[in-house]
Amino acid sequence: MIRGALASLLSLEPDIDVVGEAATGDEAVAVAAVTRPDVALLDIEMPGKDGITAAGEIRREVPECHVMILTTFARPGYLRRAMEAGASAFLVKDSPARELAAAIRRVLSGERVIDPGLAAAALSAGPNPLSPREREVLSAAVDGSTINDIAARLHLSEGTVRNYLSSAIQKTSARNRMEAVQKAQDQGWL
Amino acid sequence: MIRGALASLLSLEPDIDVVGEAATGDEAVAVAAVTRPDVALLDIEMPGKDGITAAGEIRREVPECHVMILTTFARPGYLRRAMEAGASAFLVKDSPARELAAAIRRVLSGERVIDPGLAAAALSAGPNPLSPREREVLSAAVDGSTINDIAARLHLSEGTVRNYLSSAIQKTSARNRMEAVQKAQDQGWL
DNA sequence: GCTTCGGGATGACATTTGTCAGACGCCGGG
DNA sequence: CCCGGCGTCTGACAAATGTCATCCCGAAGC
Repeated sequence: MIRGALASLLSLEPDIDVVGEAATGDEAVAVAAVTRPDVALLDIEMPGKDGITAAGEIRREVPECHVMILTTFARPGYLRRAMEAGASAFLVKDSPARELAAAIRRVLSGERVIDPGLAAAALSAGPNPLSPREREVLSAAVDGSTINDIAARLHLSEGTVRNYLSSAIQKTSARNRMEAVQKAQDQGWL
Repeated sequence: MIRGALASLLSLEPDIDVVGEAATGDEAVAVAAVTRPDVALLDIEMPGKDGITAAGEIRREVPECHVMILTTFARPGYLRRAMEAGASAFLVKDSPARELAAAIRRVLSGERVIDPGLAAAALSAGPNPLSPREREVLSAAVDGSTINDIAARLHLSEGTVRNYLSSAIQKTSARNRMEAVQKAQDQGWL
């Protein structure tokens, strides 16, 4: 519904044409490859492939296409990854709707559009401190699985899982698994 | 942004006037009390007061106003509570945007609009099995607080908190606190 | 009047976590 | 070539968590 509403609104702008819509990351890449638009506007949380991965693929397959990320969550790690994937803009859904069309025009003219406060947060927070394995294990813990479950799912020993979780807990300066998951998530580290 | 976009779209409909917007639950109640609209369209997750509570208050203060809930999450418990609060419609954000205006018209003509699948889920899931206190304790646990924190925050003994959590874990047929929180949340029980 | 149920508490117990200290192998940078 | 970091594992230990039985109280229902 949101996508549809935004598409309708953007269509009303005289200088903007909406050439396609997609519900998933993979679909977005496919549509972009065919329609070769000037701008792709992507959400991050999507079924299938996430928006940042999709952004990277679109940049590779359609280099002349500017990729913009529009997301609900202002997470530093998201911004960082989006930039690394070659995004031209990072917008948060709670800015006024008027700004969307304006941002698209600025991106088309070659500018990059990023919320200054969020940029500061991303820089001051530093890069993701979690090692790939720690990230993987912590991700496997988000649903409340027990250590044993995680060990089985990742083909690791229980002790190893405990160690990774322990170090993730310390790196996030959390007090237990649950807090670690929360903190990591809201930094955009997962 | 979403609210703004939907408002703009609805304004384009010849028979619909948008008479006010609000960012929080309390604000929504205040605006409704002043503008006395035919329809109030509310989200559930909002800063301040949640949309279901707001719905109840609007029904009491402006009885001729039909309240509609438009939310991201199709949680049975949400639907149930919305109905108990006197809502006339329960829409999920992933239905097409076209349907929104149609639903508003149907509500105005006295109909109730509810996704049939969700209604079935709500009925088959039965009512919230958690006692008020269990709900309270489980809610206090969502952020990963330790048992001691929760006990302090709620002025309870640690043992009592453990007991409530334990029974919440069993009622949700979860395997630990975290799973209980997740299951309860996605049933809309918190 | 008795029973049931929810709220609140205690104490005991088994399990699960979280922490630490090692150990080994691999790889990449000085 | 050696060191550090990462991945993996183990064993040991303390603390937190989950479960149970049992108790007390007050309110509601039969």
